Amino acid sequence: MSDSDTTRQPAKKGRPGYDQQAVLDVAVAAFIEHGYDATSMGVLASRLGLSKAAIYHHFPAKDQLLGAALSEALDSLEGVLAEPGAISGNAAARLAHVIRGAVRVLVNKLPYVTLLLRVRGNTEVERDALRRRREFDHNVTALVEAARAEGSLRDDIDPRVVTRLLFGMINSIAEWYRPGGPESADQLADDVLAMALDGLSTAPGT
Amino acid sequence: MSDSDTTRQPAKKGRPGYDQQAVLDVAVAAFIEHGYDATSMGVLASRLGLSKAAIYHHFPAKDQLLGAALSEALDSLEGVLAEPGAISGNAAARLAHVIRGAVRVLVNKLPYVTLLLRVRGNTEVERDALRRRREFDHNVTALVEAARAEGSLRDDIDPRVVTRLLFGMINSIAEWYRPGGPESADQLADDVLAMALDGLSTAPGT
DNA sequence: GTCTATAATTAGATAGAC
DNA sequence: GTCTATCTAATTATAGAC
Repeated sequence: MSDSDTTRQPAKKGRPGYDQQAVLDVAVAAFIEHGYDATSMGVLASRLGLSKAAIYHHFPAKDQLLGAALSEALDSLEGVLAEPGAISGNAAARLAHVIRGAVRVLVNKLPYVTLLLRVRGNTEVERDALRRRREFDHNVTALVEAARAEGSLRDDIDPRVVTRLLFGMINSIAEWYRPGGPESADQLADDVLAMALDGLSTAPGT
Repeated sequence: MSDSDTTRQPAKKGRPGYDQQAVLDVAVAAFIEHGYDATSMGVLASRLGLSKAAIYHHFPAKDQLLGAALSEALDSLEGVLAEPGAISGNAAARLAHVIRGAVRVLVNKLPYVTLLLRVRGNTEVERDALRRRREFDHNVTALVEAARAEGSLRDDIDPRVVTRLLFGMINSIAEWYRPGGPESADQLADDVLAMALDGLSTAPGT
């Protein structure tokens, strides 16, 4: 449930001798690069330097690799909604906390969240993930509505549109953010909040 | 180059007797539903009520179906940058024009743009599309920089981050907008501009 | 934990008739 | 413009040895 760090050290011996997590990380990187469907167990095996059969020792099927990655992302996102800062305080503060938390999770679990954002519901594993993601969205929309009712947010845009544009902005970070780049997660969260809440314009009321 | 309407009438005879455009539209719908890689020529044939071989009469290969769709999207987006409103006037007005134009293209060519936004560069066709899309982004970033130099936009966020968050917001519309829904393209563009330029907050300078 | 070998199925694509 | 039939290669997954 802690959302720091996505890459584990080998932790074990010298070389071959993968554990589940190490196999998963390589698989996730491949899924991101070529897409889940376009990544065959064959190229996955090449990347790992293993035979295809060896992968089946760690995961019973290809879609379980995806499932494990999606769960990791969803556990973290749902965790944000359960944090104290998302539960107590006025709605505007809780919403800001959730926005910061979502950016933090996105950055800290970048590969897993990246996969989550690309899921289309082809398999039962993917449909499960979509269901959990939709519930997360509903919870955020409720927060937006509360902040609006409170008078903290403008009321001339539909709350669902607001939530969608807001997370459109946040989620798009997965398409270009790379760890070790110039921006930190906190700075990125500041930028998102500044743009979303105060806007880009220097002239008021364009 | 006109970007209205994506669905053509049969225009021809009674039933089987597809033309290229009709085949393309069915293929694009399938690609969106299941993803390009997960859509086999077999299921495509079923959807069309044709044999696989018949599809090859209209398109020489599977990736040419994708290529035709991506070109349509890119032609329209590039067309926006060539419109008078994107060329003359101050930078802030030109940027607003491009944002409105991008939303308009997104809505009017929804299926094609949706596919464009999902391309990862697996094939040469996809890499070509990514190159064109990158150039579009560069042109918009230049506009953001000009608007900033002009004093119209806040200068405490990196222009590339601004462009990416802005188009993250715009492009995310493809994930939920459905024609015939409550929002019109113009209204949606208004919402995007309102949120991006003036922000959501009712309190100034949060 | 990894291997070789292979089963069973499906993929994209073509030939040639109508 | 569409068909049936077919090709080759690749796909996911399993069996069983080491």
